[in-house]
Amino acid sequence: MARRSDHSREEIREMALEAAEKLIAEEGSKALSARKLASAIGYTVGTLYLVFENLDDLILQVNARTLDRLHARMLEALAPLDDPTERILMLGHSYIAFADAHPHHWELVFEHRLPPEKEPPQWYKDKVRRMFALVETELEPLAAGRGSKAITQAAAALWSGVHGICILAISKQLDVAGVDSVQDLTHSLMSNYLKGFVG
Amino acid sequence: MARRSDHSREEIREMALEAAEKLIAEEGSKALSARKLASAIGYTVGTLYLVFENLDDLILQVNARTLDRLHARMLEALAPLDDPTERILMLGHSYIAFADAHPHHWELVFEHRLPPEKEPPQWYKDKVRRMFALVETELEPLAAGRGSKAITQAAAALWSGVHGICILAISKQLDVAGVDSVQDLTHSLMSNYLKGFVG
DNA sequence: GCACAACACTGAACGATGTTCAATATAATT
DNA sequence: AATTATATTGAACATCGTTCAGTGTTGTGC
Repeated sequence: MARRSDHSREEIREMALEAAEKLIAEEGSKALSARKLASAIGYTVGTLYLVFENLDDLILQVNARTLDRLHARMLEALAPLDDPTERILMLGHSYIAFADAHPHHWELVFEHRLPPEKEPPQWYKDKVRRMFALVETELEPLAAGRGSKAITQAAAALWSGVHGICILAISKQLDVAGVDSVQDLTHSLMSNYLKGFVG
Repeated sequence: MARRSDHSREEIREMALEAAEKLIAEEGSKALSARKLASAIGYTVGTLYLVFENLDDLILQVNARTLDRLHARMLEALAPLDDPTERILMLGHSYIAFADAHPHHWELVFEHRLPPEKEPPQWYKDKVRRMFALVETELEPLAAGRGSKAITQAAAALWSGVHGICILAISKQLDVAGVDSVQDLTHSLMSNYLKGFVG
């Protein structure tokens, strides 16, 4: 064997990420393995390690793409809305809808742990930060006169809260709690918090 | 080798669970392996499989004990308080404090996934349900006249929200968001939600 | 005190995992 | 055509969860 330049490094990288996403979407993150992934793109394990540092690195790239997609989806959902309250509620709803549509991908974003003491790279942290920033921006019109500290905290509280609902919903623990509609629950959390926050 | 009745099955079970808890607390759940665990209690792998169905089963037992400890801790924290608002805020605070004190154990409760389509046993679901129930009970005095449906939903929203903070805090993503105090954030989430909910 | 049955326990074996790297086959260059 | 450079391989290693035929220990009945 040993073909040469059938695909550039970039092409292989893209093929691998797409194959990984397909595997994860269809069978969950536990089904992802180096050999399976390699054979899915018609290469062998060794080649994967030319393109990615290791599987942790590959998963980080997959998660980055998931975060990008959610971010894009949220901006899209925001576009047609004007009312500040509607806009911020929409952030929560589109988050939940996204996680519901891609549960395995979303699980992976929060299940995946780097080896201890090894921090995610800055570019990845920025993608996470961007989510909180989105909420902060939408919160501003509703928090007239509040300091930026208060807005940061409120955004973190809202985002964390919606995130918690998300996690529990994916792992089916909200059924146990007697919740019938996850979207209603999200609405309850956000609107009541905002009522309290805005005053 | 092949000792007989040095320890009863129950004793071995207890030893294994304690050793597992020690390993998890000190090195995180990734450090847990059947061989390591077996040698920690002076037995071999085979013996573990006499006492537990498999590692998933063992982890479920560990998680059950973690849930029990948190539940007990919450009841303890509640005991000296009378004011309904104080009591419910305390639930959130003691939850966060517990997760902060035992991050690896708490991570495991939410990272661990059974094989797809395999549900956790009823006794385990009950332990989860009990947490929500605790919040519902404390919510009742604050929700005079509200239907049990509304209380259930509010409890789920509060618990999910605090849980979300918990998860993000453990995975260090709240630092990224510019949050300085997790306990303050929890207080913000709960008190603002309650302000909105109670009216 | 002895044989035997019942049981506790072992550890080699299996297939899978992530990761490495000497060997090899192909392309580019001379 | 010969040589160099490099893209790709796949066998090898340590480790994983899990199984189960075999071995050693104990309690029972004679």
